[in-house]
Amino acid sequence: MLEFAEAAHHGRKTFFVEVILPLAIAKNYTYRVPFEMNGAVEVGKRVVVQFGKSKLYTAIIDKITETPPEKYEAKYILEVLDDRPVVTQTQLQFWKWMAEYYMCNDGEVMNAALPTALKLASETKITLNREFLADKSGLNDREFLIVEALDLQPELTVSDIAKLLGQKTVMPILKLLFEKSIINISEEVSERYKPRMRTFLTLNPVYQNQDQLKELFGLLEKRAPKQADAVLAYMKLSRHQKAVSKNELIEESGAGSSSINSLIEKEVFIAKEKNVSRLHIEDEGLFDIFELSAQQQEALNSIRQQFEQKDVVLLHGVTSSGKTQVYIRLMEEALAAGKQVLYLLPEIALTTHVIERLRQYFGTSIGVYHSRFNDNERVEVWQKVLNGEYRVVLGARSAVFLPFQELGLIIIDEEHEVSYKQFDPAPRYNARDAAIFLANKHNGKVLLGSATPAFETYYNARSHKYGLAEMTERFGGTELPLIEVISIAEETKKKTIQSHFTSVLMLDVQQALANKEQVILFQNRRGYAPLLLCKVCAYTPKCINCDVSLTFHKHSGKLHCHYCGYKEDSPTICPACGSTHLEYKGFGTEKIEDELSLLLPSARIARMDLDTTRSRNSLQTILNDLEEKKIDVLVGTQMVAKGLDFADVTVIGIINADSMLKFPDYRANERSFQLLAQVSGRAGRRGKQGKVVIQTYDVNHRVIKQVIENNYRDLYFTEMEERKNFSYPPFFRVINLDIKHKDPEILYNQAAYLAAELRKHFGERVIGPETPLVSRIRNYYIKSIMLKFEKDGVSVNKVKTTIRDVITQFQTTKLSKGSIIQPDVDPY
DNA sequence: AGCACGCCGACT
DNA sequence: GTCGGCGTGCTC
Repeated sequence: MLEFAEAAHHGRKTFFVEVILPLAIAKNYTYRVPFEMNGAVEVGKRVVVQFGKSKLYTAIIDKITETPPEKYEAKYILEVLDDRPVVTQTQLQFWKWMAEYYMCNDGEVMNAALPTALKLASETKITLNREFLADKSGLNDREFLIVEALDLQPELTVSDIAKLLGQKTVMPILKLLFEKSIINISEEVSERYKPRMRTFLTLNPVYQNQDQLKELFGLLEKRAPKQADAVLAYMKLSRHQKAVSKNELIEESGAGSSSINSLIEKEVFIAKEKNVSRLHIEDEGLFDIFELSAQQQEALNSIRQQFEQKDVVLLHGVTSSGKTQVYIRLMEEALAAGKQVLYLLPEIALTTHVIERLRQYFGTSIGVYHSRFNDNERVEVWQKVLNGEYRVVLGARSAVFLPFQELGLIIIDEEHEVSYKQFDPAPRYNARDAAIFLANKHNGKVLLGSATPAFETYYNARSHKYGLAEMTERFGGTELPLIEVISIAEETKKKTIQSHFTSVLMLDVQQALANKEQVILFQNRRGYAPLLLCKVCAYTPKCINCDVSLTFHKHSGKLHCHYCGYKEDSPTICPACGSTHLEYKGFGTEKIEDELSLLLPSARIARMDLDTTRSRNSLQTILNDLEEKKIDVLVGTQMVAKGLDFADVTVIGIINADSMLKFPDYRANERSFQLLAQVSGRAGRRGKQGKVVIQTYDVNHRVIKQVIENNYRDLYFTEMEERKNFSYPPFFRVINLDIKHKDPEILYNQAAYLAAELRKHFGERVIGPETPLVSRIRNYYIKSIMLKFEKDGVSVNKVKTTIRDVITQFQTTKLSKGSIIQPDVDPY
């Protein structure tokens, strides 16, 4: 109280700041601002605060108040790190929304958003006390070990010591050593971001006078020829560039660093330290003028028109219909209006190729942001976006966190890609959905682009929540691939099938090879055979952890579990009955590759699946070989569908579509469709029509029919319509605690799966969450209601609640098997 | 996230 | 007994 009186006396106010700490804690904390920092605090700036007993963290100021907290004494902030905010108000609102929407803490969002180099945290360092006179007697084993280690290495962290001792609890031991004055414990903070500094030189203006210059040369030539060279080199360089750096001069003149230093000492050169960018960008300035095709122009007009009423438009364009040019036009328009543009791509598509292509149009105003950038580079991009130097940002999902000033347009290419979703640490966000919110905050527009839109996106577009523009023809007149569906059953009956290849497929493959074209064979299973079966007793080896049948891998000769990675040797006699009649059932990519090489001995065949791409560069090697046509036939799993541009692939064979049509969950049709459509879309490039051969037992399957018609409409709508008429019950009982997951979207999927399973047993009485619009789940009604088990049977109760209520209750009240969840809302 | 505190099982 | 693991609660 005295302090307040004093403050009033001095006419100074006492401020408090609420800060976001980069930790997974539920609330934000209040710190007191020392008077001398009153002028420095501002929302969005970073401050250093002590949190807990000793740790220091970088926190972001979220609010400034004058009300002192009632229940505790606030600590002081220790330092204000920034001259101007590094996080904008809009970003803070965005963070709050994300924490709310994806059910995590502000601190977790901050962690994901801010480049690590902007977050400094202290680390506890252990050093040997100088006063300690190496008298190691009287130390116990562990203490001795620690002191020994500190003799070798002057500084250790707490976790180093935990590792050293092989135990988790080390604090008590360290404390004891500290009390005996043997060690020091200190907290160290270091700034991680270091701007790259270069020394730039200018010639002392005295030497603009020719006579003075001549005199200088005369002097130098005799006594210091290297220095004369340096001055000469400077004259040469400065003719073409404004600033000459010390490094350049060293290189150009052949003079050493010492010669140049003495020139600086003699004040011939004037040195200046300057901050230079790590992001080497050359303005290529190659304004590549292009004209839109009629179809592109039409799509562009339609998008523009729809943006007048709608904030989000889906551009549904078949593979290679030339969506990029449409994006570029829209981007140019947004830039012309003085706005910034964000162009999101899945990580895998962020290749130098794409980046170069866009740089041709947007030059140095384009920034790139993705996970391969190191910390310092990320900070530089961050700052350039903040100060408006970058007008266009090309980035992977984390680019939604950049500090945009005025975002006019967000383009989300390949909008259906699952890599837009972050799964592991929280925030478990989907960059596509987050971007839509972000654009809205900036009053900007969003264009979603895809050849195979996500279910929910397409639904939103068709129900007029989003606009919709379509491009159905390939750019440059290449026709869509011809799709042929072949009945495996029929060919088996006619005995025209060889191994797993129908005569139709074989003919197309041979034809392609004869034309020096390439082929992709798609088989949605890796390994050689997905199960081993004893013909006598029907025994099948199963994983000891997961209880799924083990897949045989020929290259290792072992049985593998595809869930947990467990391996065991493949038995030659049945472990159950001793019979030798063991048979491999089913087939995977390995077997396809094997048998094809027998049928086509001269073809160069490669395989692309998890097994062949596990090591670091192997994926790139395969892609390069394909590009350079060192591969004729590529056998692969769904990896081959991932937005990669293949050179001369004209034939795509889908070995067995049935395995793709039987995904075990309720999103089956969507996934099958997308996969089939994506794989098919790869056929035919460079002006040549491709062909897709789908081998199946189920030639009339509705998904296959949809793929042939390239038609999302009916499929999506029938799926949706089937899921509408449910009624709502008053409570439900948790019967399975497996419906528990940190990720709200996964939790929802599991609930749906569980409901579907229960429905098999209890029929219509189980009503499950079934809508596939997973991205909007939080506010959807869970129509599912678990069962109340009774001795004499089952009775079903109903509830109306949202997934959010369920998760909240999972998090707050500790639910156990049999607990009853009461919804907040009145169900009737 | 760290760190302290308290409970509980397995060792000298 | 006592040490260390582990669950729980708190940090402005």
